[in-house]
Amino acid sequence: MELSERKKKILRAVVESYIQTAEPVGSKALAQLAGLKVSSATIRNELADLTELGYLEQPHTSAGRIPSPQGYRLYVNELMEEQRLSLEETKQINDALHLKMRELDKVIDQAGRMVSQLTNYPAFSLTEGARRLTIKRFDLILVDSASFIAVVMTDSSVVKNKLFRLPAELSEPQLQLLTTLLNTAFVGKTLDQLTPELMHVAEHAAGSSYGLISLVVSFAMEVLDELESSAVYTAGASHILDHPEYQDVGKAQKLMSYLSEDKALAQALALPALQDDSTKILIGPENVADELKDTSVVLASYDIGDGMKGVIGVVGPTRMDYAKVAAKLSYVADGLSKLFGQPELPPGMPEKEE
Amino acid sequence: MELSERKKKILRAVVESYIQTAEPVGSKALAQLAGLKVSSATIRNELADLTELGYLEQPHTSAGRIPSPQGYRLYVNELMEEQRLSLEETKQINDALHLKMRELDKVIDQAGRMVSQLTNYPAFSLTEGARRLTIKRFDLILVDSASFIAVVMTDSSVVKNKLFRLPAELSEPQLQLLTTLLNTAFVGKTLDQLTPELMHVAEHAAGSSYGLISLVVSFAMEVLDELESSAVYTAGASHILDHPEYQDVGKAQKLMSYLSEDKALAQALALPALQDDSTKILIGPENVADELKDTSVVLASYDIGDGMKGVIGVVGPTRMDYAKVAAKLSYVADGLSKLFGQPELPPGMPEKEE
DNA sequence: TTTAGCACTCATCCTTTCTGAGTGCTAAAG
DNA sequence: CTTTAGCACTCAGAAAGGATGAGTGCTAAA
Repeated sequence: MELSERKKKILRAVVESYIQTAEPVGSKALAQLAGLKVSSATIRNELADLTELGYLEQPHTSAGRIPSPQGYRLYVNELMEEQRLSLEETKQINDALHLKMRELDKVIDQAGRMVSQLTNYPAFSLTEGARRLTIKRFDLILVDSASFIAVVMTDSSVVKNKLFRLPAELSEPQLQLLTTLLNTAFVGKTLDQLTPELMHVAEHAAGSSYGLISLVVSFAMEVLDELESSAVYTAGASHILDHPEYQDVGKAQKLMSYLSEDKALAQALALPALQDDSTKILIGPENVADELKDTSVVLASYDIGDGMKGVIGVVGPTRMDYAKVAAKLSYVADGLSKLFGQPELPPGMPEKEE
Repeated sequence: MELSERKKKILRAVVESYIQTAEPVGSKALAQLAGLKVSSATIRNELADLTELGYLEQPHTSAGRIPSPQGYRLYVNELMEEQRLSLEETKQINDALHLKMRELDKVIDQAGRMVSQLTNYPAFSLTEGARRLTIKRFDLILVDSASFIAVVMTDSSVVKNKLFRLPAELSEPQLQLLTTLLNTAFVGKTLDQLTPELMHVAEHAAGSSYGLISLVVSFAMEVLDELESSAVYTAGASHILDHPEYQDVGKAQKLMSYLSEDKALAQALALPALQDDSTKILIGPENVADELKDTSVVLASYDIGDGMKGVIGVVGPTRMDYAKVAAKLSYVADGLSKLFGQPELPPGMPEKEE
């Protein structure tokens, strides 16, 4: 059954007032607030209906109404107005995103912090663990006769390096040989194809400097392993103390410690968000994780490039300013997607405002 | 004036009992606990003396005594017994430290998390911003005709790389030229010696591919800048909620938000710790920062190598288990120093238990 | 110097009372 | 049939009054 216009208007007023004040809303206050020219008695009747239908709840008999999860859901689906960010806000976000070196994990972490600061809720950001990666090429750079740099590049175009110091002398030709060997034997292999057997064979071919092969390949394996495992960053957990629903230290603590369990978070939250691209809102009991049953989560996903995705999200009480949070979050997520999609600046072209 | 043996014994008993229970300690309890064969009345007299002298405080007239900051100070300086870590604990620490790739920032971050988890207090770790660094060498690796990898190495032997994609074609000889140019013009220069003028000159010499010079040099500058700026990591802030002194949400919130101000933390804490190498304990009002006036901090410093240092520390209420925390912290700090001091494994020698 | 005894203090807990916001229901008005 | 005014009722939360008991300081005797 579709709700009457008036009921919707009232529901919306209840939700928005409660979001602001965190106090149950009474019929009298609504009579003024909702812009309806009816008396509080009429509103009381409507409120009774809405409660009956499950959109509102009463903390106790003589209190005003607060939205139920179902009420929030209707609000989010139909009643909420798209929030537009102020110029100042967009500028702030853009600045923060473009800052500094474009290292994946740092950017993601930074984005989470920013979102938390922007919304006053705890935030988290994570990257989906990449599927089977391989090494695309090896390079070895001789620094001096006792050290060299190994540079490996994956098929997802991530480049990592490591400096190796050695007790023994090492010549340029030796290093050349090793490089060729590495590039023949280990390129295009996934992590579990890099077997000890394979390494033995290559070590044999390497002659005297056989030990270096395993050294470099282990490094390559570490790189693959790290890239394939998903990372989770949380930020601003202390913000939950800002909100009156967490005045109870016990509650706050429970949520906080849940938030610091990276793995649980990733599991519970990555799944729903990675389904499609839009911003997802999970209200209270809609969350699968028990710890989040009276908590809401807003999620947005972004593209890291190369078909990979990440998720950025915000956690807060069900009484959350969904409109604002969703707007900010999707703006940041879009920003991230653009950032990772955008190729390196062409030479001679200094950075420019769009 | 030196305290009598008995007074010390009583003070110590008060401190240790209060650390455990967080409850003011009364004369009766002490009579049993302190292993003294005197009556509670005698103890009461002694307690009155200790209070007079400023080592103890009374929350209110009819309560037991709690240690004053001065009392904790005496305890820490003279009365506290060196705590030894259990084998299990040392093993846990060692395992956590040796895990994964040896990237400076990740290890430091990880160490902070571990300390927090180990002590149940919030922890932080930071690295002193390096002094004037320079680039020691540049290498450019051609990937394909439209992209190359820049590898830069600082005089502190940190190596960083970045992949550049270009719209224009690029040949091996061109890249060779660029490399030589970079290594002649920009090696050995500090960040502020890498002036625009210098870049103009080099760009001129580079001919057609002049844009690449500034691209790579900007990258190098980013690297230097990042290494020279100090980084702060905090972990386990939520642990403060475990302790009864922060049942008051307002208090907890204040401390938490202070802990998330990286810069303030770094300033307030790096200074005292970097003075010398021992473990430092700052009790309540001994802290310079106002926000920490009723909070204690335990600090230990470690060597990152190359003459640089970092600090790792723990924050908690003045009622803190100083003995345990100090022991764990200095063990971890030592572990970090060793970790960074230890050179790369020689080839052919697989990792081994010591 | 130590101890027993005793009156006194004061946070904490528990119960009781009071208050007021907000309700549901009824009956009259539109 | 819908809206409104009026009124009795409910109940959380604040305020106020005891009661409890741990712990003290002081005095006087051992």
